Amino acid sequence: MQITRASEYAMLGLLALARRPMGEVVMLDVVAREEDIPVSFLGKIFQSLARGKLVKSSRGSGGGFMLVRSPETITALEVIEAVEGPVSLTRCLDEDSGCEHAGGCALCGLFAEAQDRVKEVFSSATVAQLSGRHIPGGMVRQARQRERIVFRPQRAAKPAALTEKNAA
Amino acid sequence: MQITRASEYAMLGLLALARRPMGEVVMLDVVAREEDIPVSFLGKIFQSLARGKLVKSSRGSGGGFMLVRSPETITALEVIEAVEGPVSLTRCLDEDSGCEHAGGCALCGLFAEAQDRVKEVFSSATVAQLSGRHIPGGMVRQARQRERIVFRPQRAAKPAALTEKNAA
DNA sequence: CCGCAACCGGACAAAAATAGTCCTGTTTCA
DNA sequence: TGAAACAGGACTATTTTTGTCCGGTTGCGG
Repeated sequence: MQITRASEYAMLGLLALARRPMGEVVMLDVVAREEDIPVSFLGKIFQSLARGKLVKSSRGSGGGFMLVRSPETITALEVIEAVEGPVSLTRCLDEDSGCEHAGGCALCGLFAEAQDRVKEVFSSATVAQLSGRHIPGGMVRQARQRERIVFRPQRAAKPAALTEKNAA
Repeated sequence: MQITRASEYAMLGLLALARRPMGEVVMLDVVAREEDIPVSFLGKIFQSLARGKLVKSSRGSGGGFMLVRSPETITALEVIEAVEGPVSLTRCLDEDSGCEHAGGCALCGLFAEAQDRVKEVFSSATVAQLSGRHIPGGMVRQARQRERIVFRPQRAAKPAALTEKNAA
C-alpha cells in the first residue's frame, strides 16, 4: 500500500483548504507554511491532486489552489490514490504482474483481505471529518488529551476488546 | 506497514515446513528450491524466525530447520513481526517518534484504525490454514480456478458485496 | 501589451529501504 | 577430523522516497 509522506502531506494540504470557506483560493506557499511542509514538494503533490480532480489550480498572480468538491465528499482513499496511484499492500496484489508464487497462492488471498480492510477504513473517512479534529502546524505537541477517534466503516459494535488489546 | 518480500518468503518457508510431519528437519536449500527463493536471503530470514522462536535450527550435517510450534498456533502476524519487527503502517505510528504534525492529529487516528484492521486480519490467519491451500513452487500458473479464500476475524456476515466490488 | 506572480512539469539528486550476496566463523555429525 | 550446515556481519545493487531546481506557461493588473 505504502502510505508515504506524500499522502500525509496531501491530506494535510487538503485540510488546510477545508478550513477555509469553500472555493477560496490559497497559495501553495501559505498551505506549506501552515502545515510545515516543504513548498516544492507540496507543489508536486498538489499537481497530483489537481490531476485527480480534487483541487483546481489557477495561475498568475492571485492564483493558488481551491477545493473542487466539498470536503464531506472527499474520502481519504481518494486522496491517497490520487497521490500514490492504485494502492496495493504487496507486489502480490498489483493487477497484471500476477503473483510470483502463483498456482493456488493462499498468501494472495490473505493480503487481499487485509488490503480490503484498509481501503474500507480509508474510504469511510472524509476530509471534512478529519478537518474537524485537526490542529494545524507542528505545535501544541501535547495538547488536549488525545483520545483516539474511531473510524468504523459502518457498525460500531464491540470496539472494547480490540481497543484494549492494541493499547496494551 | 510494509509487507516486503522477506515476510512473504518467511511465510512460504514456514508453509514448506508445515507440509511435512511435525518436527521434521529440513535444509534451507530444500525449502529455497521448493518455494523458489534465493537461498542466501532465506537464510537471513530463517535466522529471524529462529530468534522469534517460530523455528529451531540445528547445525552440522543433517541439520536444518524445524517448526517449534504446531502450524495451527502460528499466526501470520507473528511471522511478519518476527521478520519485520513491530509493524507500523506509517511513521506516524512508530511508538516513540511522536507524530510530526502532532497536537490534535486526526491522521494518526485514522492510520491507527487502518493498522488495527490489518493486524486483525493477519492475526486471524494461521500457517496451518494457509498451508492447506497453498501449492508450492512457481509453477501451475493458472491452475484451478482460484476463488479467493476469505479470512474474516470472526463473523462471516455479508461478504458478498465486498468481494464482488473487488473482483471488478 | 508588458511584466510579474504563481503554477507546470521534467530533470536531477541525496538518502533510505529493499533485496540480496559473500565470506568467515561455529557447531555437529559421522 | 573433516565435511555439512547454520550464524552473523559486512558489503552491494537497485528501487523508492523525499525532495530540489529551473526553465516554461499562464493569466491578472496596470
